Amino acid sequence: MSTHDALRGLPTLRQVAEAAGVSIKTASRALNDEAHVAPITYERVKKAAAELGYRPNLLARDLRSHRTSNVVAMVIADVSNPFYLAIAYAAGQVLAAQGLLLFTGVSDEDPASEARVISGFLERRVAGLLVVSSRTDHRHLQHHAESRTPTVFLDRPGHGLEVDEVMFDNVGGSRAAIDHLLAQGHRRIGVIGDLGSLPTHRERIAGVRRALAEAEVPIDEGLIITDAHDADGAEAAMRQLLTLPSPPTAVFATNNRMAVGGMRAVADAAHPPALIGFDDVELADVLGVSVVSNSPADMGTVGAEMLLERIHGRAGRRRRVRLPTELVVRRSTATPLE
Amino acid sequence: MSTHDALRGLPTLRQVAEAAGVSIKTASRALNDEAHVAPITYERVKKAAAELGYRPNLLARDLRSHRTSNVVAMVIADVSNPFYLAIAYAAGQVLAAQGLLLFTGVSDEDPASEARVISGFLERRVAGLLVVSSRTDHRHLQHHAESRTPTVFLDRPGHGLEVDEVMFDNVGGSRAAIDHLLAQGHRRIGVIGDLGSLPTHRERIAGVRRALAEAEVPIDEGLIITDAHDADGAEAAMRQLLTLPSPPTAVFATNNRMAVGGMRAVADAAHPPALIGFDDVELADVLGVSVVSNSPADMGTVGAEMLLERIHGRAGRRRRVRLPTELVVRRSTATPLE
DNA sequence: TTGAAAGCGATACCAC
DNA sequence: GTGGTATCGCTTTCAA
Repeated sequence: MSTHDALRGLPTLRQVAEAAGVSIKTASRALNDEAHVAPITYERVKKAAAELGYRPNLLARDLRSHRTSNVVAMVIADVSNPFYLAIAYAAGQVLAAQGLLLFTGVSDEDPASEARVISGFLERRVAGLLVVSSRTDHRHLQHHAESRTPTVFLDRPGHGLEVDEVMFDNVGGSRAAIDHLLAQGHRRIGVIGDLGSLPTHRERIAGVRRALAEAEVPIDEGLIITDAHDADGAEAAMRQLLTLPSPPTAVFATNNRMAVGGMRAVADAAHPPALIGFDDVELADVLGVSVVSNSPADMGTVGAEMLLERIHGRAGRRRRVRLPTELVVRRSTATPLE
Repeated sequence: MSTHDALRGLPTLRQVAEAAGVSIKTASRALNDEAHVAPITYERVKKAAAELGYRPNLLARDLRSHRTSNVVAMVIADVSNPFYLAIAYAAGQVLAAQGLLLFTGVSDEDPASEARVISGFLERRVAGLLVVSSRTDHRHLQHHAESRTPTVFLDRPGHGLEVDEVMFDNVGGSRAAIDHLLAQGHRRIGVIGDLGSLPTHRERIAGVRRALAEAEVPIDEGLIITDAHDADGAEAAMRQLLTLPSPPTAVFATNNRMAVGGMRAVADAAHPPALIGFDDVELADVLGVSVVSNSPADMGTVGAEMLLERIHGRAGRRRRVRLPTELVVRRSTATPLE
């Protein structure tokens, strides 16, 4: 990343060596705590380094060294969603325990931006990569031969790439939500969904359809709204559903953003529809809103562990892990439909 | 960051040059779109690079180049708090517009971890540094001469360092909150505060004391709880306040984590105290909770702009910016005390 | 235990 | 327009 150390005023290994009156190599050995350094020499070098305020230039080290870097990179699509940060946090904890640093970049759900961020990391030769992708095609990674860097995709699959993945049981979670609503007597069930292009969203919608089909409840396409995109969009979607001639008696929001928007829309409603979301939402407990709960922390932990194995040389085919979800029933869906 | 490109199977500039039948230098010129390259040569090099899947080794480039890196680093203390992510997001947008990448590291409110993360970035020679610090002493940065890298501290000051800072008007915001409660007739006002070591917290408490003093309302130290640390701690603190022989009629939560805990504690209360928080909280609108609102997005934007100026060579003394806050009154404090 | 020399992959300077 | 050569700061042989 930049400008000569000399220009920046930072001392180099050579200067430390000169100050200590030893060769560059000996200084290097001492500073890296390698064997075969006389105690006196060791002390002299350490002292000189401390006095000069020496900091190694990791660009030079990593360029030359065969050892693997101590940095793992993570690319996140959307930082406004606490869900992804919980993943990052957990992954960071696992990696830190192994002496690895986790650096994060944001793509803001923009494929071009994602490519830039990933390139920025790969071209700096990070040890591994965790990706929550906003792309539906990742062959560009393969073509650039970049995939030599161990990589794990989180929450969203790596299309066209032979890489490890960790995802939630989206279909199962959605089915649990819908089955619950059906059991409460609901038959007109609305759905507020995120971007139709998102694999998670598609799987969740598939779960909805399957649950309804198995219960032999006819599907009213007018009740399924997609591409709500964010909380504001979801709020509008909910209002739209409620003004229908025959509005739904229950609504399933396919992720936490959708749920937040839904809650806003029914905040002042005299007779709000039953509401259940996917993903946890902070304060959903206070508001008494049911959710299909999942553990982004587990996703981060499992993903980081899988990545570590690859970094440590694990070979073999790609692994695809599905993490379970859990139905959490609260006031918003606790009352059976009369 | 690591391992030879050759070992990784990545092609080097030399291989591209050979494939194109030109010298290394010419290949470099073409790939960097420099002037003085014959169109035919240019095409040949580009084609060779594409076929080989060439990716520049930025370690080597940045090591040699005098140009400044295109990476700015940000260190965040706590990723579980959406507040800091809003800062990061806004900063990233500003930097991206200038072609800079923002990479983020997390310290998890641990001083030692913060030092590791900052070193990891500085030793890779990032172009600039944005820091939300969890340390109360930053002289180690100065001693290590690392501070040659342009740096801006956000939300929390850089103690003992001559660096730019962007903070909120914590004192003013707190005073506005307390003045509002006083105007509503409250005299027994409780406070739920974060770690006493945090400068932001201290300023907010100072604002509380000043407002009470000016109104000549005696301060009951038993109503001021600090070190609640997180939402769970705040919840416990609120319960503690409510079980007091003479409980407060209003409570001020000094940040968003404290506010969330406070809301949880009074969720089922028949006669909850008036409640006002500092920082926005998602769904506070739905729950009707008043807040002292601020703009982490502005903080990120302003901080990034100040950093850019330093990166572009701005000299001069440190600047300390204070961003304003805004009182947002909702149901939780809308009813005057009888 | 220590050091001299080569080299990592790329850019800068200066000839041609 | 093009290419040779030195160099960036550090690690890695291999010899002393």
